[in-house]
This record gives sequence, structure tokens and C-alpha cells, in this order.
Amino acid sequence: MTISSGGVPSPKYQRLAADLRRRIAEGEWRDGNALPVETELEQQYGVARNTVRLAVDVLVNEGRLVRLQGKGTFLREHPVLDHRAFGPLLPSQRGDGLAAPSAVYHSEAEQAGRRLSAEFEMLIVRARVDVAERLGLQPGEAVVVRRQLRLLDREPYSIEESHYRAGVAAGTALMEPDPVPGGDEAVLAELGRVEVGAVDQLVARMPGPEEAQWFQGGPGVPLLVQTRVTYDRRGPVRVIETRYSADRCRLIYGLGRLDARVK
Amino acid sequence: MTISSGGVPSPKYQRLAADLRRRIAEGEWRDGNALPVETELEQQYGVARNTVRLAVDVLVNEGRLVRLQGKGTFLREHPVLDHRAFGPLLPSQRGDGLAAPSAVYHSEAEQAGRRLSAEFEMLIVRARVDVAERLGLQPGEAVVVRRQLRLLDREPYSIEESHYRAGVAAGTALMEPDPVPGGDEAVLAELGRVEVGAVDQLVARMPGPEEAQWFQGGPGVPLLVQTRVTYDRRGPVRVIETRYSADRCRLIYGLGRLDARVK
DNA sequence: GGTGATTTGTGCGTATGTATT
DNA sequence: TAATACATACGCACAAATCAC
Repeated sequence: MTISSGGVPSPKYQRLAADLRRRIAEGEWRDGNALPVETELEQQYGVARNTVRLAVDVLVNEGRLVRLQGKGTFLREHPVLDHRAFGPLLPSQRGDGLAAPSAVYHSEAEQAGRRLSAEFEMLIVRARVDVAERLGLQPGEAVVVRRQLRLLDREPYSIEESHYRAGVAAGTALMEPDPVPGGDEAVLAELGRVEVGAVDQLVARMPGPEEAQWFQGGPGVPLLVQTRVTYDRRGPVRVIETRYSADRCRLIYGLGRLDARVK
Repeated sequence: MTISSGGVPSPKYQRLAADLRRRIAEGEWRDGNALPVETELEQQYGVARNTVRLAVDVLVNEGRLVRLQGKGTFLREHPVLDHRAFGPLLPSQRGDGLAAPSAVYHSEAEQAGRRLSAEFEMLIVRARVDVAERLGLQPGEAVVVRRQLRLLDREPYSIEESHYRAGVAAGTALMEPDPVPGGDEAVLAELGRVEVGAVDQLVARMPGPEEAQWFQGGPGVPLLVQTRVTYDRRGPVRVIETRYSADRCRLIYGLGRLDARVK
């Protein structure tokens, strides 16, 4: 073991993990270069391959390393795209700070030199209990879910699902299995339901198996989940749940008066 | 193998993990009961102990299970406490929606029947590059960091760090190694620096080793990190970075007009 | 296009350590 | 103290994906 095993009586694989962290921080294996292969790490540290794998597992689950079968082990890349979830928009963008039509997403990405695309789905399902509660529905009542699967530079970025009470969507373009040009907000406005407020709830958690499969993030990449309930003067209008791959997204909220500096 | 290995040619440990997920979802091992011990799972599924551990590893890193040496393997508990990061406060609370004095935290916890405590530290350090940038400082300039380590029912909940430019804090109570009664906002107000706006940036990531040690969450529990830059009319005032253990916290933002329903 | 070498993935077995009960 | 249960560590073999030739 070339690792200082002096005062710290911790297990080998943990010391090994700590040493790899140090070497990463010091800049070995910059950019896209691979780490030494497992057999070489065995020899460098004089441990069994199993121990090497345990150590690398730790860093993988911290989101620092990615293993690719047949290729090697690499530093995880973190190309982030900011998304302004609320607040003053750039002059070139429409909206009052609350609504974030698809166009806003795309212009954010464009200005960062990235490309955002989306697939659309519409489905009618029984409301999840938490959705039903927020919309004031009976448990098990039907809701229309309009889903956008967003890709950033071809890679999974977010899943956005708008939940509408069936009665609201009935007979409108919201029942069509296609995105509404101008955004769902336009349809709501025609119905006289202009969203003037919202409550956002933010949580982070690890993806479940289906989510992990879609997001392709692998272990160590949490999801950032934003659950927005929008309101007009009559009450709740819709629930918008957006799940972001946390290594690709930062959510921005502009709050209060920002006349001085908008950053 | 009692698992249906029919159409799915995935590895044993992954099928085993999927089966454990199913059994968890179906309610075996409710409340605080332990899962079968590893040797029993070996026999139930007819695999090596190593394979059992690989499968359980998956669920541990998804945040679903916790392993306790000498005791067993258990479902992870998720007692969450909402924290209102912005928006209309309850009538019993002071504040304009922007500032969140410690008193607010405590009353939130109290109303949920939980108890929140905090330890305080003050330190003077060179500004991190991102903090320096946001405060408009030269790289490496000194900042005063006022840190609150918050515990919820005796368990680690959050780390909040306010970063002040040294020039701002000099000669004020902000240099004292104790919390300011009434909150740091009171001191800023005396200096004529009333915070009127803020920009929040939200990200989720896995904890580093020191963070993991403090939060005691183990693998599978991400952090939710809120980085707030507050502004008065002259410019940025301070950077407040708050790291939450994601399994114990939900952040709430009230946005726009919420006269109708405040939930 | 294919073949073999490389590299990580999966799976088995065994032994011993450490914390809890 | 003894038994239980997870943690650490070694070893081996073969599979699957990738890459260089």
C-alpha cells in the first residue's frame, strides 16, 4: 500500500477511495482521460481486484466516476444548463415570470450554445394521490397528463408532466396528443383560467429503476424534482411535475426586487 | 431462483434487486422490521452471498435500504420537514417573504411537532471562487462565514453558511462568534443594507466525504443545495449557501399572487 | 470484416473482522 | 459469553463490450 495508513485505521477500500479522490482533485486524469485500469490499481496498491472495485464503487456512487464496460473508468463530466424557473426573463423572452413556455427553454439552451429537443406524449390516467390532493380531486379521478421528454444535446435532460383535471381539459386542445403552439397557457387563457400564482415544492432523490433507465445517469446522479401547483383566482389549475437529471441542471429563482442587479 | 427469469436476460443480482423492490412495494417488511438476513436471501434465491450483497447495494444506493452492521437491513425512513424558502409566511411569522430568520425555521418545525436546534460557528476564510464572483470580490479576498449547523430531532438536517465581504462585517456584530438575536438581517439593516431581492440557485448532488460524515445519511441520500445571493439597491449583499439532507427536507417557494389559495 | 487483446461486468467460494443482541 | 448479522478482503473464472490490428 502506497497510501499512508498511519493514524487512520479505516478499511483498505476506504483509504483507497480517499487516495483516488485526492489524485482526482490534484488533477491527474484531466479531461477525458481514463483512470488506470483495475489490474494496474491492484498492483499500485497491492490489493485484490475486489478491493479496487469496492473503492471505485464509492466514487461512482458519489457521482465522481463513470465506468464503461470495455473502455475504462473516467471522470464524470458536468455540463450544466441553467433553467430559470421563476423571475424576470431576459428581454428577448415573453412571459410574466411564472409561465415558462417551451420557447423559453429553447432560447435558454440556444444562448448557451446547446440544443434542446423534446418528445411529446398525452395520456389519461387516474390521478396520483398527491396530485389529486393538490387539485382538490376525489382519489382515483381521471386526469389528463401532458408530458414533455426533453433532451439536451441528444441526452436526457428532464421529464415535465402537466396534470389537468379531466373537466378542465375536455373539449380543448389539451386533449390532443400534440403540443399546443404557444403553450398550454394559451388554452387555459381562452378558458378564462389565467395562472397568477404558484407554489413550488423542490426535492432531490435518487431515480427509481425506470427513471434511471430513461435518464441514463447511472448511479451517483440524483434527480431534482420540482412540483408546481399553479393557481388562478378560483383555485388550483394544474400540477406540473418536472424531474431533472441533477448533473445537467441548475434551477434559478429570481425573487423580490432585482432592479439593481439581475446578474 | 424463484424469480421469473423468463424474458429478461439481465444479471442475477439485478433481477434479485428488482424482486426486492417488488416485495418492498408490496409491503413486506413494513415499518421498522428488518429484511431477511443475507444468508437467508442466499437460500431463498439460491445465489452466493456476494450476489445478495450486490443486489442490496443497488437498493442502498437508490436510498431505499439502510444496512446496520450487527443489526440487519432495513427500509429507509423518510420523515420530511417542509421549509418555506420564499413566499407569504404564516400570519404568526414576521418577515417579508425574503428573509428567513432562525425563528421561522423553529416555528416551522414546532408546528410539525419536531424540534430544531442549531450550532453556530463564525470563521474568516478566503472566498471560494464562485462566492467571490457573486459578491464582486477579487479572487482570494477574505470573507466572513457565519455557519449554522441545524439538527432536526437531534439528527443532522442542514448546513447554512452566510458569506459576507469582510468590509461589510467589520466592526459589527457579524464579527462575533455568536448568532445575532433577531438575525443577521437586523445588523445589515442598521448598516443601511436592506435586502430587497435575491437570486436562488438550486442543485442536487451526492455529498462528498466530509459532508457524508456530518449528515450521516449514508449512500443513496443526495444533498439539496440552495445558493442565494441577496441584493439591496447598491448590489449584492451576501451569499447564503444552504445544504439540506435531501431525505429530510422539501423546499417550498410561493410565487406570484396567492391571495386565493395559500395551501 | 474478423480476430484477438484489453477492460469492465457478473458470479462463485472462502475466511476473518466488527458491531449488536 | 456466545450467537447473529453485516463488513472487509482475498482468490478464481468466465461473460460482454470495446478497440487495435
